[in-house]
Amino acid sequence: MLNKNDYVPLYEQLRKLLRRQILKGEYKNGDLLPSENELMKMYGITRTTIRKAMEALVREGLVQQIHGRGTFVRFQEITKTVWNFQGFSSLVKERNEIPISKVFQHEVIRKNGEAYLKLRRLRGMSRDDQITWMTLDDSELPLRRFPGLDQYRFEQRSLYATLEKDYQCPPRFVNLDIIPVLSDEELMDYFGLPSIKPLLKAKGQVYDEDGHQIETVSVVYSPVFAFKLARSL
Amino acid sequence: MLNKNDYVPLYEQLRKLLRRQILKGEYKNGDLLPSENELMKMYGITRTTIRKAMEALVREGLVQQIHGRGTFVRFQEITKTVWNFQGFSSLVKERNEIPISKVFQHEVIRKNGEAYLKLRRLRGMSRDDQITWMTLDDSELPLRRFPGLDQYRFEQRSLYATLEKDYQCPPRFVNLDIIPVLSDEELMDYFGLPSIKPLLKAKGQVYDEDGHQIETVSVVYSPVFAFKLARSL
DNA sequence: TAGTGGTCTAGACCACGGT
DNA sequence: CCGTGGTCTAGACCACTAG
Repeated sequence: MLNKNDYVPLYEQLRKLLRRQILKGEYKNGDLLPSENELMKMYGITRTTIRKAMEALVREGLVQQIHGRGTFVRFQEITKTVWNFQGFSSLVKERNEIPISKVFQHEVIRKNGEAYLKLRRLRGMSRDDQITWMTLDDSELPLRRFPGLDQYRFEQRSLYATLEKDYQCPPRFVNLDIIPVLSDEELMDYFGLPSIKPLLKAKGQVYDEDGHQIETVSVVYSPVFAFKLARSL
Repeated sequence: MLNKNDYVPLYEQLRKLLRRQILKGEYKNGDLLPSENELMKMYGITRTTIRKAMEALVREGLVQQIHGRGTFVRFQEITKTVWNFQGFSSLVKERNEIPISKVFQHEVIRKNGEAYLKLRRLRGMSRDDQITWMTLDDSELPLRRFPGLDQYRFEQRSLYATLEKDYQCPPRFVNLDIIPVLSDEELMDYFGLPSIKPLLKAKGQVYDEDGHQIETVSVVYSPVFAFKLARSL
C-alpha cells in the first residue's frame, strides 16, 4: 500500500501505484477507476492528495477525468514513429532483417564528476549481403546507474535489451527535439548520399518509468527512414 | 484584482494576472516574485489556490520555484511544441503576441470531382512593430464538409477557430510525415535566412473526432521553432 | 532563527451527469 | 436525486536556505 513515512510523497506513491496497475492491465482501457471518495477510504488519505496524483496521470495521458461521471483509463497511443522503445534492434528484426552495428566510440567520460559510458554507433541492417546504414547515434549513460555497463560489447548486443534484462530498467519516456541538419562528409559517406542532403536529427533524453533519466541521445536518421507522427489529443 | 464570483476559477485568474505582469515586464527575468504568504495577504486567497496557479506557471516555464528561497521569474525565450490543436493563432496568442497571416492563395480547386478550398498562408507574429514569419502552410479543406468556408477572409480570422465555432468541427487527430527540406529562395526570403538552411516540413492529414479527414496540410517551419516530441509508452 | 516552498489534512460548496 | 469531479478554505508540520 502507501507508506506515510516514506520520503517519497504520498501523491507520488499513489501515482506510481495507479500507473503500474494501468500498465499491468488491472485497469483496462476505458475502465472506470475508483472514485476519489473511494480512494480516500481505500488508502486513508485526503482528496487533495489524490487529486494531485490524478492531475499527473491526466497530464501523462493515462487517464481522463469527466466531470460528473468519473475517472477513466484512456491509454491513448501517440506516434508510430521511428522512435520505438524496444530499441533499434527489435525494430529491424520486426522487419525480418538482421540488425548491424558498428561501434566507433566506446569510452568512459566524466561530466560534473559523474562517469558516463559514451557510445557512438552506426546502425543499420543487412539484406542480401547488402548493408544499409540507417542511423548514427551518440548515447551517454550514467555508470552510477548501470555499473559495469562499459564492459559489454555493443557490436553484438542490443543496448536497450541489456538495460531491460540486466538492469531491470526499460526505457519508458522520451523527450526529444527534432532538428533538421545538413549531411556532412561523414554522414554522406555512411549513408551513401550522392550530395548534401537535409536530414533529421533527434536529440534529447530517455527516461525510465519512474521518470529518472537513463540516457541522453542524439540520433541522425538516414533518408531511408520515414518519420511519422500520429497524434491524438 | 481577482473576482471571487467570476466563472473563471481564482487560480486561473491569478495565473493570468501573474503571467501578464511577467510578460509586461513588471517582473523581470530573474526577479523574485512575492512569496506565497505575501500573495495570500495581497489577494485574500489561500495558499492552495496560489500554489495551483504557480504550478501552471512552472509548467509553462515562466517561473521557477526554489525550496527555501522563493519563486523567480525565468522567462526562457523561444518555443515549445510546434503542433498544437488550438491552431497557430492561439499558440501565438498564448504568448501574448499578435498572430499575423498573409494569404497568398485562396481559391476553390477540384480534385476527383470534389471541391476544396486551397489556402497558402505565411504566418507569424508581430512584436514591437517587428514581424516574425514562422510558418508557410498549404491547406486543402473539403467544401462539401464546410459549405461557405471559402467566403471567410483568413487574413484576420483563425481557420481552426472557424472550424470549431462555425462548423462545430474541432481538429482532433493528425497523421503527419516529418520531412527535412532545404530552404529555397522563397523561404529564405520569408524567414529572413542568410543562407540555405535545412528546415522541417510536416505533411499529412488532420481529422475530426469521428476520424473524418477535414484537412490536408503541409507546413514548413522557420528555424525559430523548436520541434519537440515527448512520448510515453 | 525567520522565511520560503513542499506536503498533507479535514472539511466545505459547487456544477455536472445520470437515475 | 445522488455520486462524480472542480474549486476553495484554514489550518498544520516539514525541509530547505540564508543571514
